[in-house]
Amino acid sequence: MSEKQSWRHIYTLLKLAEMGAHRRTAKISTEFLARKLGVSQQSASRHLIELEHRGWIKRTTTPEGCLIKITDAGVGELKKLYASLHFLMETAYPPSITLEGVVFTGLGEGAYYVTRDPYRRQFMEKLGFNPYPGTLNLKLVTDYDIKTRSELEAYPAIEIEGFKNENRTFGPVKCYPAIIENKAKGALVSALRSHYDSSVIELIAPICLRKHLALKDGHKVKVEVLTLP
Amino acid sequence: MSEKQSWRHIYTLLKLAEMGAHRRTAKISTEFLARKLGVSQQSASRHLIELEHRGWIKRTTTPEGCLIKITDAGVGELKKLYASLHFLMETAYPPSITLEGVVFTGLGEGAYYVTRDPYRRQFMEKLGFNPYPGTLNLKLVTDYDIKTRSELEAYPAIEIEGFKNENRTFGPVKCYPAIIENKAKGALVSALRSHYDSSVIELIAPICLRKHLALKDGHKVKVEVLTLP
DNA sequence: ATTACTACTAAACGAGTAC
DNA sequence: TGTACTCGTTTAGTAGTAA
Repeated sequence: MSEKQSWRHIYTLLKLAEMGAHRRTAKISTEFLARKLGVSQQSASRHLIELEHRGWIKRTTTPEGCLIKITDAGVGELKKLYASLHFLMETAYPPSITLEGVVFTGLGEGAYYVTRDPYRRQFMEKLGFNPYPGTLNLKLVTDYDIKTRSELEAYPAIEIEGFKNENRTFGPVKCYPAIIENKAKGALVSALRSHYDSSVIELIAPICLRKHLALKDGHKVKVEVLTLP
Repeated sequence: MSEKQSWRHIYTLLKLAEMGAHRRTAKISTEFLARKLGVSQQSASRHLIELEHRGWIKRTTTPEGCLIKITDAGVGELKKLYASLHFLMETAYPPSITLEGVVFTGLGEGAYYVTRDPYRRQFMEKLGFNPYPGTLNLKLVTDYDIKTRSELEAYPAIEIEGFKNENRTFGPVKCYPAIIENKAKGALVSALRSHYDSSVIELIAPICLRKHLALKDGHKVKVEVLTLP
């Protein structure tokens, strides 16, 4: 699907399928196909030759027209396209949301909260990793990012339950799996506490993001937040 | 989808949708889009401009990238594509089968059978027209057409029930709605009687096909048989 | 960093036509 | 009728670069 120039060919394949060529050998003249494609007869002819070279159709030319059958490979291409459209159309939430923010040093409390055992166990169970003791704080700067971050609240999240010990209460936390700088897997954690406003996000990961991504205060960091289906 | 050059634009639209732009305003740089499309940054930029002119996206350019939202019209295009693929993938039978045969004059019995009232009433009820009293007979000549015609038997048909009067029994008949010469609506009727072998098809229509299509014996006629979902 | 213009190159297209 | 070749034209794509 990503091969060079393959899109025009997939379109032709789609039209051939609409004539039944994905199920049976269909007799289709290049002139007829050309009208369906909105191109000239010559181009239709060329397209068929190219499709055959790709192995997407089997073709026999007869004096009365072409006998054309889409191969399994060709049907596979249509199925790939169908699958990606199906995913887009039938999924209520977008596959990912990208946020961008600037690294800053927080109060250092992240480490304390993240390492509370009831939280930590749920992180391991529900996110699949044992978080590094500390959070990476990002300040969102553009209106777009702040708006997007607030929209994120409406999306389904992984819920980490609150708890209380002898001293105090620890509130519930929402997590969104995320990819940081297209490299590290981690999660955006929300409402861990309310020290920061909505223009700040906190990230956890199994590794120390600052160290592994060589981040310093003021660096711009891209976060791809994965929303759940 | 049939507009000139729109296919390339639909591909770009699909990639934008994969980045979530069909649900929310997404920040996408032309450079990033270009890599996803497999084209240059300049081309991606042009594609976005063209998509905006088509009214398929809403676009705001900022120094940090483009904010892109696919419009309802754009989503509509993706839905059209999805619908046609859905139909192809989830339907067991092809949308239509094309047969070609040569006109010949039969024994003239078609008129007798077609006008038997129990048949005629069912034609009107199930096909939606009152058949002209007579059938157009076509002789299939190529192996392809004969093979295709026999495959047709396996497809679901409109069933016309048989009946008997005081003299004799009239057997059940199978009908397939059809378009003759890309012009006239009618139906292919099968097993009306067994005088002819499988290399012959009989057509009925609300009009006299011979007259309206100016057909004479020996003329080649194209029939598009519509199969049922 | 970005976007997107201009000038140029490569690819797709279609008219004419051979078979 | 068909398909499909050559070849001149049109269109899409890229490089360089300004803003």
